[in-house]
Amino acid sequence: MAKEKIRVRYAPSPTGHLHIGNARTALFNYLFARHNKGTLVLRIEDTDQKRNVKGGSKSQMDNLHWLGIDWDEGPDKGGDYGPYRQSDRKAIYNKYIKQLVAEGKAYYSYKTEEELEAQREEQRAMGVAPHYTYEYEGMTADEIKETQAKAQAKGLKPVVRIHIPEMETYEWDDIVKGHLSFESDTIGGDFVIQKRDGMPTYNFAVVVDDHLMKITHVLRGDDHVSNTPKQLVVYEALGWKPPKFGHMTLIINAKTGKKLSKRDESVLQFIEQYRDMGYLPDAMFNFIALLGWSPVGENEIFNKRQLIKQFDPKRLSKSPAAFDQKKLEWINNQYIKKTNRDTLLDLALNNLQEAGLVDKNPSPEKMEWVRQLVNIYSVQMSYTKQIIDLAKIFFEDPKDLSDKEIDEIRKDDARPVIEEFKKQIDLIPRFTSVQIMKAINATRHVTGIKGRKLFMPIRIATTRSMVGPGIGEAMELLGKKRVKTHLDLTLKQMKDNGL
RNA sequence: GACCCGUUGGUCAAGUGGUUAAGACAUCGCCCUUUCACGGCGGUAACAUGGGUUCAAAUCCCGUACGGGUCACCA
Repeated sequence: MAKEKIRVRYAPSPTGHLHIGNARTALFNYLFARHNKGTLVLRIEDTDQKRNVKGGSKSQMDNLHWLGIDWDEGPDKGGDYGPYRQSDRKAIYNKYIKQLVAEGKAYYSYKTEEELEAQREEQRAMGVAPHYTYEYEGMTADEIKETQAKAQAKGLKPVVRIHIPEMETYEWDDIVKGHLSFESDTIGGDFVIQKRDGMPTYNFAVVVDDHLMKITHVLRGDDHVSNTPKQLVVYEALGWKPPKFGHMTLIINAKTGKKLSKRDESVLQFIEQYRDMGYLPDAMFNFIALLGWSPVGENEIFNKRQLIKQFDPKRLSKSPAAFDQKKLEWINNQYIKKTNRDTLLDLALNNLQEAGLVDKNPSPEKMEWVRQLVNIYSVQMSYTKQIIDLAKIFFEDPKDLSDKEIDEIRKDDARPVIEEFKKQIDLIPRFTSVQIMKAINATRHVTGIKGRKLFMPIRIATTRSMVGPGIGEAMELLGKKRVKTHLDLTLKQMKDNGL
């Protein structure tokens, strides 16, 4: 049996920036295409003119590229099955709509939106599922024509609805959810395939496009499960063979357990936001791939090539994927530690400049200083923007000490260590990390205190924190003047508090 | 409300009839480092619930509870 060439698509609507959920859909389609040496099509679904956002599709494409996702056919690349923007395919849809009307499988409907809303309201009040009821019930062909002509004369513009066959079961074997089936009477009545403005509706356009673009597998979000039977109705009416469907579970907010909604502000949901904070594209790619999918082994850090190799849609999870911020931070940190220093420097410099902590055009000395700063913090940074917080001591007045830090310098040995160290730094020839370590060593000899009792008081008194990078490097970058200021301040506070 | 779907440690997440029920994050302990961090090693800790089916159930079936999705001239 000749194996059919796999063709998948990612079909966003250009309603704004790239959302994490959409990015995931794109990513899995990408992985699936590349794994099978198939084709990935990018199609812009912009049939709702009201919701289209200017620059929306460009922003989506930019962010996909940033993530490392590319496609083989699309509005920017062309291809044999274009156009790839639904608003450019109106004539194609119209042809099939006309055909269905001519065959009696679809018809003009003159019910207004107000009438329909009233009907739904009534149905809800009676406790029935809202649905459309056939407006020409019991009429002969002539009566229907007459009714339509009357409506037309009143200036009403029709929509086109497709007939849903009665007593039929629509079913398919879902790649992720297994066998699913829906009775035709649960679909909600004859649905609109062409809107009043002449544009096709989503459920119609996807079918036409997926068929004409020879899409073999449709991998999309769970929220499309109940659209699938509608689309199967269209496939049937047009006499086409549907592709294979796979519905991935939605991403939920681990904190609330709810679907990630764009209004939910407790989680950053747009790729661009992560990009701005200094997350690395490879790390994001890795993280998103783990959202609702799991690899076979124990490892969780994979580059794109490895993910392509391993991807298997059968391992897509049936239960919702929780967006775990902590895990993302951990993954990004893993990548930060491996990334080359220049990339990191660029990102962090940008973050620092945006925060107004570093000039737009730093001097070479300042650049070198920033480079060192990024270096010493790279092991603990989850994302580069974090450097603003981590390295606060370099830019701001020293913060108050926490209780834990106070406990640490409360010990009897702390004061002599700090005082001695203060003397020692005046004895070293240059204020470099190597010399500073020598000063610490000298402090040890003079006071006879070593280990934690030696380092902690010094660390706290100079950097005003218990955690941080190597103490020598940190002080070198801080500069002698600042270090002395911090020492004096700490000593004074100790005295004031009777420590 | 109707129709679909899900429920494994604090969190994420493997596991599809027989397992000592993986792994990751977090947490705790030890080691490394004359300090912290990083890293290494180890520990604590889980099958929502009630009934079946079976020699055997986290895995199959039914009910319950909880959670989610969808019910548009949005995609």
